[in-house]
Amino acid sequence: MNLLLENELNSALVAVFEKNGLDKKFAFVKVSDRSDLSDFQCNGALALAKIAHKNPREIASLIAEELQKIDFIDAVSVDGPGFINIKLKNEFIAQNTDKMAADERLGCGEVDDKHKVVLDYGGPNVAKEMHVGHLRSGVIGESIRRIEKFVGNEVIADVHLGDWGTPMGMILAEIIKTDGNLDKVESYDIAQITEFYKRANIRCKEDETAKEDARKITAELQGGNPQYRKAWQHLRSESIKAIKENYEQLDVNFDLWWGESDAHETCGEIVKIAREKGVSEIDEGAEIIRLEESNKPKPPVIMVKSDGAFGYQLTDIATIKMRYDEFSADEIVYFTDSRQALHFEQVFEVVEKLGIAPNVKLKHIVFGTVNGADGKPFKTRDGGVMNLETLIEMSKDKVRQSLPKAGEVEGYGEKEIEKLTSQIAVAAIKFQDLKNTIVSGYIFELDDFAKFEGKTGPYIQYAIARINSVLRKAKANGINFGKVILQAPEERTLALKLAQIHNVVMRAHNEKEPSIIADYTYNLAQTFSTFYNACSVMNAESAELASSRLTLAKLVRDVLTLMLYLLGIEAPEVMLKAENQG
RNA sequence: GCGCUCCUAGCUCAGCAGGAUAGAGCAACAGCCUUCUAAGCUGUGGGUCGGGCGUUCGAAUCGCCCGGAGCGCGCCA
Repeated sequence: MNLLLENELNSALVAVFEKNGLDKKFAFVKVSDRSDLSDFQCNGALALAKIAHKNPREIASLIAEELQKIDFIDAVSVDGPGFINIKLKNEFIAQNTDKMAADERLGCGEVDDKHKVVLDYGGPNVAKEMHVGHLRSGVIGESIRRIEKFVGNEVIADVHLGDWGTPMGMILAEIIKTDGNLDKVESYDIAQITEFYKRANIRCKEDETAKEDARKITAELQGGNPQYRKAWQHLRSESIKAIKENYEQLDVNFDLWWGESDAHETCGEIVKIAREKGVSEIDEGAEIIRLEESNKPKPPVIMVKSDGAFGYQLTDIATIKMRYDEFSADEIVYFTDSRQALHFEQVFEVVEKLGIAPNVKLKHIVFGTVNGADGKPFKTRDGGVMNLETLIEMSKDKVRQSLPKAGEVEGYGEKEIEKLTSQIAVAAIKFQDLKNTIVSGYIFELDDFAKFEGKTGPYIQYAIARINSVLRKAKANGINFGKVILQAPEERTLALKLAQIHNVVMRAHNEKEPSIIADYTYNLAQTFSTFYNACSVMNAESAELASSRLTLAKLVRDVLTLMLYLLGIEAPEVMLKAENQG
C-alpha cells in the first residue's frame, strides 16, 4: 500500500476518460512543473488531440469540467495549449500526511513481483590496495542492496573477489624471485603483499619473460599445485582482512564473500557443456566460443587460454550457473564501470547460448569512471591512485575541525566524538558519490569529499539533527503530536513533497539509480529548512498548529532518515559544533 | 577503422517515454542570528542546452550529418 496523492487523482481521471470514450492510456497526472499554477498536471489532452486530430483545449476543457466536481479537488484549470492543472484541497493533503505519519513504511509501498536478486558489486582484488576507483561500485551496490530489500525483494550481495587471474601468478613469481622460494609467504602482512604486487606489476610490464613465468605459475596454481595453493590462501585471507576493514568503515556490506576461484570447478563443467553443445572450438591453442557478429563485431570468448588456465570470462559465466543452481536467482545485477561493458555483453551471450541459467534476468549497470581533472580515470599527481583509507582520513580530519574536542560537551567523550566524526565524514563521501547519476561518472575533486554545505550528506544530517532538537524541546514543553493542519504555504509545500516518497523509491529501484533518492532527500531537507525558518513549533499561534507542525517535523525526520538509510548513510542524533564555530 | 558513452550557467551536475518562464549545488554579489542548532534561510546576476539539418502545432529531449572528449575492441582482469 502506498500513499501517493496521485493514486486517487489517476483513478478519478480514468473514470472521466472512460466515460467520455477517451483512451485511458493518457489518464494520469504528474507532479506539476508549475507549482505556481497547480499541484499536479495532466498532459493527456495534448497527446489525445494529436491522435484524434482535435483541438487539445477542447478535450482538456471537457476533462476539466468533470474533475471540478470531485470533492478532494480544489481547482482545475486549462492552461496554455491544453495542460490540465489540478490543485488539491488542503484537508485532503493533510489527511494523507496523517496517514503517512501513522504508517510504519511512511507511505511507501512494495513491488508486486517480489523476486530473488543477486547483486555483484565491490569486486576488489587480492593484493591490491583499495583506492577511490573502488568507491563507486561498493557505495552504489550497497545502496541498491538496501533499496531492493526495502521494496520487498530477497537479496544476496556478493563481493566477488578478483582472486584467480594472472595477478596471482605475478605476485607468487615476484615473491619467489625475491626470496628464492615461498617459505616466508605466511609471515607477510597486507602492506608487504601489496608491495610485492606493485613490483610484480612493473616487472611484467617491462619484461616479457617475467610475464611468461607469471602465466605459468597461474596455470599451475589453478591446476592445483599444493605449494602455490597454500601460499595463495595466505595472500587471499590477508587481503580479505584488509578489504573488510575498508568496507566496514564505509558501511558497505555483503552476504557472500565469493571469489573467482570459487567458480573453478564449475568452469570445468562449462567447458564440457560447451563442447557437448558444439559451440566451442580450438583456435590458436585456445578453446573459444565465437559470438554473433550480425549487429556488431565482437571478439570471441576465450574459455581456456593456450597455456591451460581459465579465462576470466569463463569464471563469470560459471558463477552465473552457480548462482542459478544454488540460489535459483531470478535476477543477477553487476555494478562495474563502463570499461567492462563488452565483457558482460559477451558473458551474457554465452550464458544464453549454453542455456545454463534459463529465465534469469542478467543486467550490467554501467557507471562512469571516477575521473581526474583531465577527464581520464583518476590518478594522483605521482601517477598512483589515492587509496580509500587516505580519502576517509582526510574527510575525517576536516570534520574534526568543526566538532568540539572530546569532553567539551557532556556525554561526548573520545568514543562518541570519534563515532560522530566517522558518521559525518562517511556521509560526506558517500553522498558526494551517490548524488551523481550512475552512468555519467564524475570528476574527482578531493575537496568535494570534505564539503558539508549545500547538496551534501552532512546538510541532510544537519536537518535531521535540528528536528531531533525540536522534538526534544517539544517534549520538555509538553507539546504533543497532533493532526496535520496546512495553513502556511511552507506547510503545504512540505506535505506535498513528503507525499512523493513512494514514487521516488520505486523510480530509484526500477532504474537502479540511487541518485534519484539523493536528489529527493536533498530537496526534502531544503523544503524542510524553509518551513523551519517560517513555521515555529514552539512559538506557533495555537496549540493545534504546534502539534501539527510537530507531526510534520517528525515525519520529515523519519523520511530523511529512511532515505539516508537507503543510501547507506547513518544519521546521528545531534550535530555538535566546536566553540569557535559560528 | 569499428563499437559504446558523453557534450546544458565561470566550475560540477540535474532535466531527456517531446510540451508552458531550462533547474540545483559551488563560486560571485546583497541581506537575515536577544526567536526551535547560521553545517541554515531569503534575494540578485549569470545559459545561442557542442554545431547544422530534419520530424512536429511544439525539440535540451526524437532522427540524420559534422565537430570535440572518454572508454572498449582474442589469450590482462
